[in-house]
Amino acid sequence: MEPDRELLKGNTPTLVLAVLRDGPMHGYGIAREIERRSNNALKFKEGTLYPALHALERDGMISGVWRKEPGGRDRKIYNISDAGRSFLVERTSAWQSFTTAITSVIGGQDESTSSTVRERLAREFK
Amino acid sequence: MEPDRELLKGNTPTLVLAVLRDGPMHGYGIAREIERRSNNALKFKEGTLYPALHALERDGMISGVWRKEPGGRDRKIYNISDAGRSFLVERTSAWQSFTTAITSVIGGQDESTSSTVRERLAREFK
DNA sequence: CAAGTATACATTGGATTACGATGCATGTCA
DNA sequence: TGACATGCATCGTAATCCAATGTATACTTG
Repeated sequence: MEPDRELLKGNTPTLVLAVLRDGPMHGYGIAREIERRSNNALKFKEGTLYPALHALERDGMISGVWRKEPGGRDRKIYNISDAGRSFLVERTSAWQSFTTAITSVIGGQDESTSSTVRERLAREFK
Repeated sequence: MEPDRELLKGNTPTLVLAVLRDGPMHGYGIAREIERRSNNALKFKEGTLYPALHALERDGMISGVWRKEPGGRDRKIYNISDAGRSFLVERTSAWQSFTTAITSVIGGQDESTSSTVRERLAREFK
């Protein structure tokens, strides 16, 4: 019963694409940027990030190019593709309707609730 | 790459508790109520619902009582406990900060972005 | 200059979760 | 009588996140 980490599930590709939409970046930088934008609320671990990047590349959402940096470190710079852009749009709207749905449920019963059954049950268990 | 169903992960206990907060109910009814409140955006399958109910009962968040209905069907009516109520409050606030974080990341870079690295990378890949 | 920290890539195994499939039993309605 | 909805439940599969671990380089601090 520790759903905190579970909340993230399914959102990783969307977050990565959202960062890449604003410009090319390498894996480590993407993780940093997500943490920064979310005020450290969202922290990406390597075990989460790299599999996600590989899957996105495999599916043609992003494309990575190896770069030899002057210092000597090798970096893989990722670019978002057209498919990635439209996928991001689709994911963003899915996220929006999802949050709306959750909020409606958490918010409580609305005025249209047929509360007869509920009231009867509440009475019986009083 | 079909994260739709994954979005739900981690939210099931919260949704169940939110319904139960407004009154006792049996499993099937909880599923119906969640669908109704979310305008059918959220659909609960038995394979999701009953394990969640059992886990919540095991952890003392809810308590179930078997009822013999006049018709003959046996129902298990669930009540939320005090622990369940405070857990729900905690979960609700976690959900709120989580959506805020995701929205910030998806929304794009804010004005405080130090975009030097990004601009250099964008130039190099032009 | 040695040691620690940060950068940057990556893999593996475990744990959790949602869901489709399936089963059983009863009540209702045409 | 047969189809369908209600209502409980379990099992196996697939997906996902993350801690742990590994390699290697650069920078910083005592």
